[in-house]
Amino acid sequence: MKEQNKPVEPTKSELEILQVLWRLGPSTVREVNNELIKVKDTNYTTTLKFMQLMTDKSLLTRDESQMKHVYSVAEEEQKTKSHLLDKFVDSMYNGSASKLVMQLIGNKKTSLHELQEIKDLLKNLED
Amino acid sequence: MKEQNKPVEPTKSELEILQVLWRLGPSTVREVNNELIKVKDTNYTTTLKFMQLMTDKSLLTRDESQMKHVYSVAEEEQKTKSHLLDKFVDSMYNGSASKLVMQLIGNKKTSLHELQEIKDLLKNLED
DNA sequence: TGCATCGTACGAATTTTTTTCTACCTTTGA
DNA sequence: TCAAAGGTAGAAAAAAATTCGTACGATGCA
Repeated sequence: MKEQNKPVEPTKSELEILQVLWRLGPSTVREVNNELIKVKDTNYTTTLKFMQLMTDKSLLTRDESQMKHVYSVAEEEQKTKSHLLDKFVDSMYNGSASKLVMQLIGNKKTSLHELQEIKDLLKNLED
Repeated sequence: MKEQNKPVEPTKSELEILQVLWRLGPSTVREVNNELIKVKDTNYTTTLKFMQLMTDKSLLTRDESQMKHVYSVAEEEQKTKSHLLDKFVDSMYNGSASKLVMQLIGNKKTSLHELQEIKDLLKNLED
């Protein structure tokens, strides 16, 4: 029985690329690289290589029907994020989501405005 | 002007060791390794090497006055965690803590019990 | 005393991740 | 038609992270 479906963990750089694709939707390497360039200095072929590797790992899929291949994420954004969040909660907060929220609340970086939103969120949840 | 205080990012393996130290408090390599062995197969010298590297990077400090060196975390647990959480929120949720909480709520893995705790937490915050 | 045990240090090998170089193909337009 | 621009692929280098082997000093105890 093969384990094809165990989620592949993206590395740091791969995650950056995923994030761009989440933002832009299906894109060419050039488009992704143009975004990356805005925040770090990177190189077209490096980005290309990553996207090829990610395709091998099934993090991405691609449409090769055109010369400019178009890459898409293989798994929906929410699914991937929720998996990564899960892992984070597990490893950092021993699986306790409320501990994480506690930390968030204590965190200077979390603004009052954010806190209010979180409260509203939970208020709505009462229904 | 030197930048000694920019927080060093622990790698995955280093994080595992930090977690053990957070749990046990100051410990010898042997003690840490005994914990690690419970969850993954690892090797005394590997753990030793990591803890030495982490000491070089100032993630840990150590007391060498005894033959069995005793290692401690260099920065308090909450400070480190809050920094890592921050980075996570930034990179995954574009800095929006409430988006993260939304995800948590939608997440199957987050139990009802956890949700209740989160709500209580925020209720207490009203004061 | 002498051997087994447990500790550290150091060096290096291995593996994984990241980056770059180069070859070659396709498209475009002068 | 041919050169320039822009695309992919593959090999390989470089850098970072992980793992292990071995030497050697301390300690404990028969």
